[in-house]
Parts: sequence; C-alpha cells; structure tokens
Amino acid sequence: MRILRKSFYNGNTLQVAQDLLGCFLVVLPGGKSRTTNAAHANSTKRVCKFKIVEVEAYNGPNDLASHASQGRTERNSIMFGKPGIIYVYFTYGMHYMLNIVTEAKDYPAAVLIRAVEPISHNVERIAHNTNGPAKLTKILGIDKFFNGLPIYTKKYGLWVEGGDEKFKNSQIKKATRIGVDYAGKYKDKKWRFYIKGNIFVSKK
DNA sequence: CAAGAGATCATCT
DNA sequence: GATGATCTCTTGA
Repeated sequence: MRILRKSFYNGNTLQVAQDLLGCFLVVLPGGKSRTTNAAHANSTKRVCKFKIVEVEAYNGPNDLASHASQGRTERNSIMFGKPGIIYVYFTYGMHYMLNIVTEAKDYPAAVLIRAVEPISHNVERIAHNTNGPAKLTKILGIDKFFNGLPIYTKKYGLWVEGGDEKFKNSQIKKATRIGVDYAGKYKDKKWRFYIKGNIFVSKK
C-alpha cells in the first residue's frame, strides 16, 4: 500500500477531505508519543491500520468555524503552514483533535479526522471506540507530540496510506459540521464528509 | 429515546 | 475572565 505524499494534501481542502475517505491511518506500536496507544497496548509490534470514514474541512481565512478565522496565532500557525503537516490541538480541557494541513503555505486550511474504522485484526478487539474525533486520538495515542510533524513519512510512527477504493460521489454523504453553531453562515456549509452506511461515523 | 449538565484547562481577549 | 472543531453520564418523558 502506498503512503500518501506531501503533494496529496496540496490541493483544494474540500477535495482532499473527500479523497481521504477510505484511506488508511496507520500507527506504529507505541508511536513516538508518551501516551499509550492501541498498537502499544496490543504489544504485537505490528502496525495498526484504521480506515478513515468521516472528516471535516476547515477551509480558509474566512471560515468562521475555523481557528484560522481569528487570524494567525501561536496555536493555529500550523494551519498557515505547509500541507501534509499534522495539526493537533487540545480542547474542552481534555481532548486532543487530529487534523492534517491542506493547501499551499499561507492559506490556512486543514482536515479534521472525525472517525476511523479499525482494520487490523490485532486492534479490532480493543479499538472499538474510534467513532469520534476525541475518542480516536485517545485510542491511537495522539497528543501534542505530533503537532507540527509531517504525516507523509513513517518517521514519526503515524502516516496515511491510499485506500483500496475510490469512492464515488454517491457513496459520500455531505453534511454540516458538528459543534460550530457559532460560525454564522459558515455553520451551514456542508463540509463534513462521511462514507454512507459506515457504522463508525460519529453522527448520521 | 432526547436534552442538559459537568468535566477541565489551553488559548485568546 | 470566557469559551470550546467533545464526551459521558444523568434525568425525565
């Protein structure tokens, strides 16, 4: 299976978000963070694969739902940087969120990974709580260690591989994003994408 | 079932 | 000082 290169993320955020559906998020046992993750807990020393089944796009400086709409700050500066870089932020006092930066440098955008489906047999029995953005980071052991690191290399123990299938438009459900009621007209943008019928999707 | 509250703290004003 | 790209538990119909 091929690892997705940096160029994959250097494109229209809404398109990249949909192209990520069906791709595989792969994590090495233990990763490089200090948090115990699913692969580490399993102790088989094999990689763990998760199919990406739900994402949200945060697109550009005007998107009122995006951190970037407030201008560049220390936290969101990753979003203004190069594509293919991991953006992890901490929220609600307890949750980490996993994003992948898209588009060229200086255009602030990212894709939030909202739900994944466990694929590797060695994680199916423990990774049954991956249907939500904060739940999956906990299972995968993703924390701020990964913030600012590239996801187009195996070097840091977290990467994305191409999917087995390319989803047709009719297989992708487009819906409004979750938890962004404050975002004015941007709250109605259907920038959440998920695989129709997949039971790991966080909200139907 | 649906709705509401509490947890808990980094980040921004 | 206020709030959140969430989750889990409790309450009540």
